[in-house]
Amino acid sequence: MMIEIDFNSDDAIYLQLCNQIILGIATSQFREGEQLPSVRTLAETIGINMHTVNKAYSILQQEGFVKIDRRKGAVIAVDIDKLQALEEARQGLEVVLARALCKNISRNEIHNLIDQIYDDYSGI
Amino acid sequence: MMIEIDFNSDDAIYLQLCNQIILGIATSQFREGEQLPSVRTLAETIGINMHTVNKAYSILQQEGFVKIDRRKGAVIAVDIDKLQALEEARQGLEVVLARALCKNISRNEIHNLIDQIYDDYSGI
DNA sequence: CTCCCTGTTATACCATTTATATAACAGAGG
DNA sequence: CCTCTGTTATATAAATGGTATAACAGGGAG
Repeated sequence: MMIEIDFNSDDAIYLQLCNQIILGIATSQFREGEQLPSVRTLAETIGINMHTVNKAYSILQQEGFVKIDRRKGAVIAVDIDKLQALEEARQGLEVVLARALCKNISRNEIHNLIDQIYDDYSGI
Repeated sequence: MMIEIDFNSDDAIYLQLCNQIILGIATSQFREGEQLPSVRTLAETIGINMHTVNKAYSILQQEGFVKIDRRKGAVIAVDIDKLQALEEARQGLEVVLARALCKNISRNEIHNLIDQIYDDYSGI
């Protein structure tokens, strides 16, 4: 999978890395059990520091998207805690929807966006 | 409207301020034309620095939620740029949905969350 | 006109975060 | 034994977040 970093983005590099890898999992470009590149090789290919990659991997581990094995490196392993995931989704949606509602975006327009994105991620 | 800041949050104070005020607009606790507290008085009541409030107000102005008048202060004035708002909503949703999809949250569960939040904001 | 309110601007300072740069360590595999 | 893995430890530089003062300019109210 191609990981692209926008060095002019407001978001920190390690955050972009996390989001890209999570997106990769969501779109099945990364599959359960698959190994991610080692911190050193990914840092090399992207052109950033090893510790920046390491920070991203550590966060992904803490959030339950990968497991880190000292010999194999980071391996995709999604830990499903549905209650917590639902709560986090709710909090994320609340922020987005407050802005949307202010800007007169209707409930239906949001539902349509959801369907578009889900279709896109599921690759229909 | 009651504005509450979590000083232990990971989010910066000025960001929490922005989100709370946007939430206030979405839930009609702040109405078009209404004046926000002056940077000094809001800073005083919350117990933070004036510049932190000023930063939040400036961002809200830039994002089209308030207009700032030198004599009246910050006034709720939502600028509706629907195309841009839709694009921003999409980007926000993409991040949330990628995480949700990884955690096996179904499309329907997301739609239900949307309805709950919209009902909540609309005060049904 | 004078006082007071408004946002604005400038400066300085400090703590934290972000990112980089080296280096060394320990475990496991070929 | 060598090499790969993540881990840990420092050190440094830059940017960000927050605070602290101070002064300025415009407008309203007395």
